[in-house]
Amino acid sequence: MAILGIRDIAALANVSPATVSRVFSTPEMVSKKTLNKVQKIIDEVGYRPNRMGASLRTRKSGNIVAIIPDITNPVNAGIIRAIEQGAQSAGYSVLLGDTQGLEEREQHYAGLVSHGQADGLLLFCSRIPFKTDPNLPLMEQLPPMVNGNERIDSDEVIQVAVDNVAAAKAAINYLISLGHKRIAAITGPGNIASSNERLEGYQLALNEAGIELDSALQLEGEYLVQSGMDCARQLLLLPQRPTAIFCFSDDMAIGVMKFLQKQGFVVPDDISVMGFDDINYAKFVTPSLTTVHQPLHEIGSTCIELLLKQLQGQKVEPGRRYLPFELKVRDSTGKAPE
Amino acid sequence: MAILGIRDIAALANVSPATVSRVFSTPEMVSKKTLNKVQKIIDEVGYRPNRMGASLRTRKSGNIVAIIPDITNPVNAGIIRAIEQGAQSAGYSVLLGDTQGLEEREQHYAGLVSHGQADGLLLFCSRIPFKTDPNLPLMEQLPPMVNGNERIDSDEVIQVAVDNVAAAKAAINYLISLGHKRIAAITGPGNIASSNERLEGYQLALNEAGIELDSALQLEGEYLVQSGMDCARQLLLLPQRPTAIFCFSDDMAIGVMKFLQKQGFVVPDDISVMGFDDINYAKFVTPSLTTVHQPLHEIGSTCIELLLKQLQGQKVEPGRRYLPFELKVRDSTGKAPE
DNA sequence: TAGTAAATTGAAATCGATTTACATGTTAGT
DNA sequence: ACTAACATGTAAATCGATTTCAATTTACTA
Repeated sequence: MAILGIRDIAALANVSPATVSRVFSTPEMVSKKTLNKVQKIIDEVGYRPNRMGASLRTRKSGNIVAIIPDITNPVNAGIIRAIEQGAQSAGYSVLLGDTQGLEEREQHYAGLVSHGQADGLLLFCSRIPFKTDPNLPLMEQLPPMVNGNERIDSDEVIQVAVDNVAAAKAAINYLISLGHKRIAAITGPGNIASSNERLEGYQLALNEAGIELDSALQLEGEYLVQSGMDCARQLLLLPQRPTAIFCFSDDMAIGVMKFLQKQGFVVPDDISVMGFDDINYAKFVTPSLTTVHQPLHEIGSTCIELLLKQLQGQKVEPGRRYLPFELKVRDSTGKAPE
Repeated sequence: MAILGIRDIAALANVSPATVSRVFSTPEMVSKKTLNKVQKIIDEVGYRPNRMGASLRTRKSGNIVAIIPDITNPVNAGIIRAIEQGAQSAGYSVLLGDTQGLEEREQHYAGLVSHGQADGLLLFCSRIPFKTDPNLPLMEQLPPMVNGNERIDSDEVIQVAVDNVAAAKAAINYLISLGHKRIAAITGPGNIASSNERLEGYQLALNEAGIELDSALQLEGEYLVQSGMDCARQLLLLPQRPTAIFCFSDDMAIGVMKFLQKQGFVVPDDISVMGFDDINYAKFVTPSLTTVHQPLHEIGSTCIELLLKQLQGQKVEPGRRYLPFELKVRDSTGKAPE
């Protein structure tokens, strides 16, 4: 563990600390001769500049913070992986802010930016974790930030996601095309934007097809497997059962299928089940799950790209960027029973 | 965005910067009167000390870095979540180092500690990412560090994991108790310690039961679903097929089951399948997966706890800590066919 | 070869906090 | 009333780099 500082290197190379610093940041300003001389010493002793010292002076930490509700959710994990890659190859490190959905923690991690511990923010929830003055333009009050996947209700924020309304609509249209008329929806938590958007798409599609909405067919879940099972139980108790169940997450769809199978129902012959996300396991459950594919890697890489742009001082237009979703038809959906 | 520094606060409160600093670090050294006065100003303007400035002086970044091969692996995600919680409640932030198994990236992230960007290291791979001098005691050359889940071959390192040998042995013993004699093993990558340990347990159990090892029944996978499918294909081509397949990860077991089912085999009637990890989805695939449970949360929390102890200057005994595994018998295993 | 422009280099200030060493003010004891 | 002991507060050094501005060297022109 060499504890040599820039002054030590400078002394060893018989130059000033300023020159050593320039060797790293602006080598073209240093003559070849001294460059070589200094470089040689640096390599010899394995010197790397201390980040804290540099950060203090440059006011750049080299970190970004990603605020996500739950890293064990495969959707988030897939996004984070892409973010990490993009950040790393641009020389940034990612601080992981797993919030468990708690506003308090969102604010804690957002605070890292204010404290100078991070330079920018990737936000995968529906709240802006800063106190803002509604009289001033939002953009001027926020640090470099990109909102991914979830939606914040403001077009002054840079957002990246699939078009949840259109995606849900496409899913329902597909089920309708199979002859389904009683289509249940298991939503996510009511305060989550992505869930509300998918609900909108669901209702829109049914309306356009002239199918009346039935509130008994709309159940609120929590995006988790267990709540899929719970909601499936409720749906089976209905006097008029649905012939298809559209779940706003794959996890819930997996729970629904498990419960239906336990009760002796055959998916999709008795009831069709459709998910949303296309997590890796969707292909491998039995029957394999029909679902809406979200381009996780692309969502992550677009988010980090837009954030890096801002950090490099480029202007990024606010507003939503839609990434393409894709219907993945597999074996959990089929023709409606007569 | 208030950009007030400690000097501004000091001026506003009519005290010196040192006093303001003490309000945060050693409030008991400040008289009640001034404490209140300063605290009031701090609350009013919402001042928080800049971390970079503090870190430079104290030589503590308040960050730890977690080096993991792949965050999209549910095993790692579960561990990381626990780590994040432990770190956060101790005032630390977690830098995510997803390495994709690349040594180069492991070293990059380990470097953050040397550069002062992180104070300690959580390592979930089998290599020490530092150049070390074999003549000197290892412990003195390493930063505060805990090795989790995987194994580094040195008892000078602090390690936390389940006893993979015993766990695999227990799994095989269970299969043997069901009457299986031709038990295949699908391992992880050959350079991964956990896989080798599980292989050892597998062989040990068979030996003790007087069952001869058959190298045709040992296939090397990559811990991924796809490699489970690939290996299953190979196993089915064997002149003498196994009656049970023990996979060293749940992902591979899921792949195996999927492939067997595609080929018309019934699990477990024709072939039993067993996994390792007990990821969340193990319960929900069909049939539900018999597997070895790893206490992910406890692994993560133990790792972070041991690291925090070190960071607080407490001495932590090197060596392995075993956490208890648990056999989860579900529906993918059954009596050996006659 | 002198004179000037351009390319290098260095000294010192700076980033924002912490902390040491010292100064001041207060209280208590004799 | 005087001094010792203690509580509290301050000035200034410090952490390790970057960067401004000035000084110096080099390169080139006339």
